[in-house]
Amino acid sequence: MKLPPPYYQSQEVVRLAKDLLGKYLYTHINKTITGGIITETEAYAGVTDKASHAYNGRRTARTETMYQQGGISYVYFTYGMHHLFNVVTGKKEVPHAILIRAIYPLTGCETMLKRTGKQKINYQLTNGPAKMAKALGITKKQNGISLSGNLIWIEDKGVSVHKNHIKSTPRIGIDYAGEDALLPYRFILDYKNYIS
DNA sequence: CGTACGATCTGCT
DNA sequence: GCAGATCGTACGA
Repeated sequence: MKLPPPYYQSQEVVRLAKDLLGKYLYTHINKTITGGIITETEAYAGVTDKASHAYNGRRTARTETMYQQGGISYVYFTYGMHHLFNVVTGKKEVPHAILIRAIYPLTGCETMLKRTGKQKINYQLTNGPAKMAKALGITKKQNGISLSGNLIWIEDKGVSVHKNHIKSTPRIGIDYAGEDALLPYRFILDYKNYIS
């Protein structure tokens, strides 16, 4: 059920970003498991992608995580208050990553409500990358950890996603990326067809 | 050391 | 629709 390490080592980061739709993301933090079904992702395609933190081979303390072998988390802090969660993919030294932008909340919902201060359990609880990370309890403490362990992992529960239910659009909040801002690297699952 | 800005969210208009 | 929150990160002096 848990995605095996070789899954993450594929070099096809855009295909993987699409493939992660319909999988289940879980965190086990502070003795509680929280999670849900992945409904929105964005691919960041290595050193040639102007939208990526690793564009042009930029290698710093922050981006170092992306250069590791696929199958670990990349968590970073932005806008002075938000943590964003990524899945590192590809082989070592090739900085591919996939930003998980949204899940549909299913597991540990009471905990996620408490973490976010929200009242209702619905898609709005976890429908943005920073909201999702907050609900799942993800901070920089979870940067660089293995997705094959028992803290953060992704499961394939056999949900088959039909491509008619996947929408592609340009990525969000990357206007600085020039022509790469137009690439259709954002993938959205029409979750209503998959959640009972 | 100083400065500019961000893979966002919320609340108010 | 838009401004404000709020600070780590990157980079140049």
